[in-house]
Amino acid sequence: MKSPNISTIVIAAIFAIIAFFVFSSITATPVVIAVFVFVSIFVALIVNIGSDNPQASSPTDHPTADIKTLYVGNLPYRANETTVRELFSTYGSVESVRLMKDKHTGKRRGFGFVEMSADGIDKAIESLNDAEFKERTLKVREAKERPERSDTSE
DNA sequence: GTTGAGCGTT
Repeated sequence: MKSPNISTIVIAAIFAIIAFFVFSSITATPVVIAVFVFVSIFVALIVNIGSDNPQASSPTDHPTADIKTLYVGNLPYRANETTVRELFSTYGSVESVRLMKDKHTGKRRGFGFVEMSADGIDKAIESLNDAEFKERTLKVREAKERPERSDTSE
């Protein structure tokens, strides 16, 4: 675990001082004061953990630093997501590949979207755009803004 | 099982 911050000690000290003044006007028993200080430290720890949770959720060293979406058109109908993924994996880390199909017939529409690292986007476009894939000229471009995913649950 | 410009849904 992590060591308690200065705020924890400060809060504990404040609680201890308040406890000292409060119990001094009534009955200053060392045991009672010790128990109160212990409780104060416990509360301070909880407060410290509560304020440390949102701070710990900031992964900057994750491989999923910057992901961009690529539009891939003129895809052959026999192409699978795995093939496209391997094709784009040559120029960067492919996160996900989505081959769009028709919602009515379920047939492939011949285009898809590839999500990969932004550092490989440029190289992928420069290399895979107008490239021959399965005897088809691929059209790789940066995907446009997608419409906000409207919650269909409500 | 077919077709061929294009920008998409869990």
